Amino acid sequence: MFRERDKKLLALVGRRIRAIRGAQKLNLNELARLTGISAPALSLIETGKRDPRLTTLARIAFALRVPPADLLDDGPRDAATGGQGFAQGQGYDLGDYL
Amino acid sequence: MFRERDKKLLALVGRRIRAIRGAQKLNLNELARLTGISAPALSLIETGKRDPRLTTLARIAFALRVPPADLLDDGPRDAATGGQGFAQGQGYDLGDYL
DNA sequence: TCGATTTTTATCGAAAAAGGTAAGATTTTC
DNA sequence: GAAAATCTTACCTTTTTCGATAAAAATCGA
Repeated sequence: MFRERDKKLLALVGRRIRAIRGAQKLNLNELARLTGISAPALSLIETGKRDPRLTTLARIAFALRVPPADLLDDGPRDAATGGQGFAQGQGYDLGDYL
Repeated sequence: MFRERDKKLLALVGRRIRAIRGAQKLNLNELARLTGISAPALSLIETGKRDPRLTTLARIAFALRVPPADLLDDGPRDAATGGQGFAQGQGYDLGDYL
């Protein structure tokens, strides 16, 4: 179904999404409501079983208030934030997407 | 077909891909061969007319030797590189994808 | 352990991605 | 300006996403 490298990437992105969602204490239904993506679809994406479209990824990032690139990023952009490389604090610059 | 915000994002990513491809002096057929994605499909993606899957994006990034996140990044990750936020120099750390 | 919440899996229909191919349209080169 | 190279668009087929829904499984709390 997926090539090996693709599987790794999808699993990585899925884990990243789930981690961010968890940090914000959202369940799948809440994220589904925020994104317009169904909870089953989100589940498939978070578990690396689905290959989402770019705009689907962007809608998730937007709902989570994280730059889309952060969902793909392997290394943390800002080394000072620790964790999985995202800050739960204030203020990403989402201006270009709003 | 696409929502307004999606159109902007797709156009942005497409321009970014085309800029990187141009900087490496690759034509669509060459990138098609490198990625396994057909030249017409690449053309649609670069012109913002198609909503690529995550693994499609990743294959393009891989062929261009750029981290996938760089294709989505609005702001340059390293402010010192100028240009469109990518360095044509040596050595991204692609270890996690190789 | 029981019940509730949450997540996963399955199925269906519609829309869209993607490869192939071929035909136009641009752009570039001579 | 003609020829060549490059890019775009169109059509067709196959595969896959995605929403909706429902049902099964897992997780959590009392």
